[in-house]
Amino acid sequence: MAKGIPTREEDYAQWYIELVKQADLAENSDVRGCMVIKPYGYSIWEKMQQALDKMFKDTGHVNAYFPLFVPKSMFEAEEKNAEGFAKECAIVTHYRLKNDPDNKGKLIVDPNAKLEEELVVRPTSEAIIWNTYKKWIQSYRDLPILINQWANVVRWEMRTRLFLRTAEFLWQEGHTAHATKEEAIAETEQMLDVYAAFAEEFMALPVIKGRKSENERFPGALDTYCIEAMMQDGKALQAGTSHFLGQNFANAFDVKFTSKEGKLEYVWGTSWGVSTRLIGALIMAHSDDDGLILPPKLAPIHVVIVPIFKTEEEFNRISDKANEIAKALRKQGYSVKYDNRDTQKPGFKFAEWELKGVPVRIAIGPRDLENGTVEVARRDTKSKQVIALAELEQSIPALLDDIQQNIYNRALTFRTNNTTAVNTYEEFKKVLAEKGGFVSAHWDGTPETEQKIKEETKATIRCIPLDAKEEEGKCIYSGQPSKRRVLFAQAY
RNA sequence: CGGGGUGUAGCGCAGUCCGGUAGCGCACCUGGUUUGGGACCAGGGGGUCCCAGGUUCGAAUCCUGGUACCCCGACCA
Repeated sequence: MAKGIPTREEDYAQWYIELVKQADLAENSDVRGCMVIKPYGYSIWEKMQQALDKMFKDTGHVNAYFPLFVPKSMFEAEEKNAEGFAKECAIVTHYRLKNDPDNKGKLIVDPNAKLEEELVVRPTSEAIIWNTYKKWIQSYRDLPILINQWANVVRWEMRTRLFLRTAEFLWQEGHTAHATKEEAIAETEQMLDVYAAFAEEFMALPVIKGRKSENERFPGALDTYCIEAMMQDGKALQAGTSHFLGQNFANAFDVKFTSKEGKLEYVWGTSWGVSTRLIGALIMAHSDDDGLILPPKLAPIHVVIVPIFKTEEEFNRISDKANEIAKALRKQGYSVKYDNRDTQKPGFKFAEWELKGVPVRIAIGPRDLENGTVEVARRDTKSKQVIALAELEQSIPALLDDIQQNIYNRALTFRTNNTTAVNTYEEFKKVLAEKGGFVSAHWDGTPETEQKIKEETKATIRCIPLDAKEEEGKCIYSGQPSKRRVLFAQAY
């Protein structure tokens, strides 16, 4: 067990917080609710960005940047959206400070510098972007617009948790405009698929694709699609959303185009996003009581090499070998760290790199030099084997692939074992209380029923799975007829 | 927004009840011995005790006010 970190069994929430700090991913800043993302944590975000950005580009999107500030009148144009975010907005009301006449060396807000109109610090960018799209779109020839933005947003959350919910967070938000409803829906679904593929292939995180119920829908959207993942405590985490906005924002911002047929029509829209919250998901889905377990495809360091030596002469010989190995692996495209610090002992380094979730560790000592071998340890299973130097260039890629696959399988098995289908409300409550996880059940489709169930069990409808098969059933709460099962869970 | 907690060395904390030279562990620095799973010994450096005011000969400690952050809930990506 890692020093200073409770086990998941003892205190899952605390385990998570401590792990984030001890693994050097992030820390709380002195600004309420805002975190400092440290280099190691940020490099995971960079890996995510690289992979996602490529997927966005491959599906025809381009990047752009829109202002951080949104004038209040612009923000409130789409009423539902504005109302949905109103209670968590930071507002800029002044543009200047001045010396405090009563308190030397201190500053006060200059009352003469009050803004004519308040600026909302964006909690999301639909308003400013649709306000801009209005100027860009006249004809069907201007469509579609397929733009993504990498940005920070601010949501003044009551309670924050590192990565999972912070007052300011980093994300990407795609905002697209289309000539037809069908095309916009296809885009919404395409991006959901992109997110699901990213989660599964890169994060090794199995997800359920589905639609949100009315209660959980994005304010201003006609339909919200999402991917839902299960954490190791059985709680659900929304890992990405893709919204079909219909013509709501086009209406609000008067964005019209002339169709091929010469008719004036409102533009159809979508928006979709994932955030640094994914780092939280990554941690909570895979890691163990010894620290992080990172999927090789997102690990900032794939392989760490730890030398074991007594004398300087030994150290030099081992370093030669280690550098040789590092060079060869780098040539294959891997990120390799040779931990040549002579200030820490091997045991310390082993524990530290395990804490940081480096997928593969290679140890080289005098024994190995003699035998032409190295010791290779994998982080996911903590197993070790001695491998001949000559085989290393073949076995490391295979090992990394295997780790990626193994942690995916592990997460999938966990989810499968913690997903329960129930047919009565009694069973439903029992499963939630005793086992947790996802509960698949029939629901009558009304917000009232969902609300009641939430009040009584804290579980919400995470999604209506896209692949839910049609079956006749009765709502576990109201007994009304239902055509398919939906997924309930307690959520982050 | 409700409840709870905490601000003392870089980090984690004790000391506060009962006022009297500011301490412990880790980390850091120096030297030595160590190095195949979180080393050991010796020596050393480091503090506006969250802020402001008050009581007192004397305040980390008592009183008043403020402030910041954290944790648990409700709300939310």
